[in-house]
Amino acid sequence: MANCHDDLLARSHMLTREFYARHATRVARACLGKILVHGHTAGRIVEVEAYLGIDDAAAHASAGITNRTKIIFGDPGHAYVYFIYGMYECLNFVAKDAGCVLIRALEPVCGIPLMRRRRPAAKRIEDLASGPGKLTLAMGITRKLNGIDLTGDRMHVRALNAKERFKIAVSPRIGISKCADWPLRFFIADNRFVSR
DNA sequence: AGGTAGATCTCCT
DNA sequence: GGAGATCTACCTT
Repeated sequence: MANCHDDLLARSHMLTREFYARHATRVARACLGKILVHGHTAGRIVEVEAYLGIDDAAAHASAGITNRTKIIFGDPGHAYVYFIYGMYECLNFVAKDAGCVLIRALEPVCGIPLMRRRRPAAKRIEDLASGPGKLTLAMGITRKLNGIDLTGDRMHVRALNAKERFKIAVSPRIGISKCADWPLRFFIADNRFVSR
């Protein structure tokens, strides 16, 4: 194997627009096990949440079209990156009907030394990207990427050619107060890179 | 092991 | 003006 990225490119393919142009819940579940690639880092998606658009009071889209949320109302397959709590940024994929998929945790795949430099507080590899604010730091994802096309080469998601099997677990979403009982958090069962 | 406070910015009321 | 799709350090049990 020449290096991590060449190996990854050789055994996977980029997801296309059709992947994202579905209901957010479908996209969320389908994202598990896929590989997010940005710069010299890559990570396997192990935990996500679905946000369902204007009728989901916990979703930013429920505020309607504002300067912040306008990207959600655009074409599927774009990145929605927003700033939260004065310190952190969170990455979403835009799905159909103003739906969103929040990426909550990654299993580091490529560029792990670089991730460690960006996340000096993480002592264990499990802590490098096991949270929405952690993974954006580890992968160098900022609001500068808000609105970019995920079918381009700045940042994208890949599916492994070799299908793998795993069990998907479901729970309510984390850190929200409205619609707090909706079962829209999906994660790979028994995976040690899932948040808290 | 578990709870809490502080960091500190952007958006919408 | 206040809440917010969070994380870490620093307490107390």
